[in-house]
Amino acid sequence: MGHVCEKQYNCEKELTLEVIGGKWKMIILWHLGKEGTIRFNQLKRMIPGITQRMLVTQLRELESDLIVHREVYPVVPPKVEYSLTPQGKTLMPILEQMYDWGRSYKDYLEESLTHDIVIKESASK
Amino acid sequence: MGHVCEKQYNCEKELTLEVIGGKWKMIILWHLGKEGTIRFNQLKRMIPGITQRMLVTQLRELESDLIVHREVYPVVPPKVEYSLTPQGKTLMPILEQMYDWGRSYKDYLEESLTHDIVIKESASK
DNA sequence: TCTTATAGTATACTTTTTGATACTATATAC
DNA sequence: GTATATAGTATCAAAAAGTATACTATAAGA
Repeated sequence: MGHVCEKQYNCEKELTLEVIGGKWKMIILWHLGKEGTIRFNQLKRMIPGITQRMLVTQLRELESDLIVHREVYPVVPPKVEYSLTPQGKTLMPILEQMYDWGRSYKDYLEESLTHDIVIKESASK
Repeated sequence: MGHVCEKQYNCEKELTLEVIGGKWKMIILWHLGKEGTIRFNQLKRMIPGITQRMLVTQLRELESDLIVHREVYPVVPPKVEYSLTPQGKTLMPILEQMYDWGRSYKDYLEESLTHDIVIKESASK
């Protein structure tokens, strides 16, 4: 059980990356963390650009990694609700920290870009 | 400047992932964070399994993202030292948190595996 | 003169990840 | 009777990431 089980890693950081890595997982986790419980199509509408296939496969991996809970209601048309497991919820602080770091890094890049321009300008005089 | 600049993302978390993601970057950053300054081949020896090409390309990306500093000494045979920039050092808490989470997640997986076996055993009686 | 060490390049290849598109069942509403 | 919505599958193609292997320059040492 767990798509994570097959892979081998030499440090636990890599296990974490295995769980949250990939193009769509963080954003999926983020929405589930903020909203609590979300239906499949609802989630799809919240994530512009994701294909059906990608959303399904990523959710299935998160489920097999015990991060996401999938609740199926036996109705027609189908109703399936996704939410974070308690274990999944423990990922939120990491996502928040990554968000914070990304923000300040972005600022830093913009700053150092401006600084470069200033340097280039004074050098060209 | 920055391999990160070309890509577009809708959340800053993804920018962070862009910087530390990939198979080798976290382990490279980890060593640089712990040791301070490391020469190319020294680093290569510290990371079993990495190819020359991978180590070069990952270091170059980290350098262009302003995370790693590269110091070239004009000697023969060549001497090049790598270290974290101040900005790079700010990544360490994230790596540490990912390490911690990975550890407890691993424990959790093992636990829930044991638990499953117990359930299966009592169910088969 | 031959070998060794460093820090790389260059090229071709394989694997993994992601994307595009079409298709399914079925209750309900019109 | 036809269209609509849901939560998916299935198949194929494209792009990205990673691997393997051979090659480079040059000083120092044996």
